[in-house]
Amino acid sequence: MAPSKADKTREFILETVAPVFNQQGYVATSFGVLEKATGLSKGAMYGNFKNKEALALAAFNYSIKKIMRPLNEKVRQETSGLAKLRVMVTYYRTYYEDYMKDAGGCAVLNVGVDAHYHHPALFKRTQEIIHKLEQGICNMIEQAKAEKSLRPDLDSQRLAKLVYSMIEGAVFMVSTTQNPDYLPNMMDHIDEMITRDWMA
Amino acid sequence: MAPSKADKTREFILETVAPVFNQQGYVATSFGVLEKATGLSKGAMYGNFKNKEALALAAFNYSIKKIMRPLNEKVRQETSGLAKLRVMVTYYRTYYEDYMKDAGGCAVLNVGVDAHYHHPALFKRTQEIIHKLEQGICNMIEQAKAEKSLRPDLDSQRLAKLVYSMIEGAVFMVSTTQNPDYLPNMMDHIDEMITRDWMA
DNA sequence: GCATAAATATACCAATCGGTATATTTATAA
DNA sequence: TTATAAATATACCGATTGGTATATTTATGC
Repeated sequence: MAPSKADKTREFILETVAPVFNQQGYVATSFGVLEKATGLSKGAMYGNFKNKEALALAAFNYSIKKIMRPLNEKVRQETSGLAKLRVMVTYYRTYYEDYMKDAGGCAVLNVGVDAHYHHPALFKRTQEIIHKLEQGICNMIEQAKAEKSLRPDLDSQRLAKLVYSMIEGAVFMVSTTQNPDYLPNMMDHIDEMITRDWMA
Repeated sequence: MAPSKADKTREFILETVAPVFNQQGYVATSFGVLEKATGLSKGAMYGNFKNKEALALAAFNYSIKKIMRPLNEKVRQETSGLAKLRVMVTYYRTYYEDYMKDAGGCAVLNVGVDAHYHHPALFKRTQEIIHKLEQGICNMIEQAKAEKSLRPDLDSQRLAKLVYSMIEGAVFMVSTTQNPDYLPNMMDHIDEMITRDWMA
């Protein structure tokens, strides 16, 4: 069936509102700023979402889809575990210009910090996303170990946690210092670490 | 001169209010929650601080002093650059239990994310703190290079940025996943990196 | 094109926001 | 103790908050 008017409005609201929530945070994003950002009335938004809480959650999921989809696509195009790892690192190398810039920063970082004491469901969802991304890295390492391209004694879980922490750390530094170099520098380090310490 | 009543109140307000701002963020921390937290009236707070903006800035500086002072002391007790580096890594190894827990998280991380679009002066102050911490690491590396304990060809600036990103990345992951292991794991990695890749 | 329903805008609610002016309490110095 | 000043509490301000009820507009099926 063709998308209804409301379906299109719902989509428009999400794409407009997601970067605002991402930048301003849940509490600071009032319906006033959302009305100004979308040009729509509060009534339109309440017609499409139950309340502010649900809208913020939907906006976060929208933001996450926008960064996870291209990453997953690029990873799935590779066959070997090592190649998947490398392509993920390459993805984050230009993460700022490609995704953060227009989205108002990294949703995982911003919402992870912001939602903690304000929106339990949103915070829990952030934890799920982090776990998913981390597990993805873990699986790549495991696959590469099975393919004998990485050393068999590596602690995949621990290294996945390490790598994802490094990525988010660089993301935070890019956000806060406004210096985009942190990401490519960190990705260089991860690439070197894989080559020098992980490879069989 | 003995501290006046207001001096003591000012100190009490800061120590009480700092973790609240740290947890809730600038916008979400209303005078209502501050009144409940301190048991003091709005009048008492406006008597000691110009406005909410100044109070939040003072509270951040209070939080920062609480984490910077012991770090600086420990570092200054060491004489060699390498020992200073090691003691800093040790400091962050138990950073969660020792500092984040009671302070409502890491002020650098939380305020760095929160103040970005809400409190320009506070955001700028966070940038200054980050620069100071990063430069501290850089100086340790430079000193260790001069003392011939680290390789002379190391890019101190770049590595300092890398290390501080790793620390904040682990801090974020501890905060968000509520799993304290990220910090000691990351510190293990940094220690290993120093030993295996940096030492002369 | 017309009737109906869906979608959006407007008007309003009590509660809370940051901030101020004033009243009251508490500390200080003689 | 008393007068005075310093410090804190209370009462209030207009503006804004999330949310709702209703009015108005817009799309849809005949």
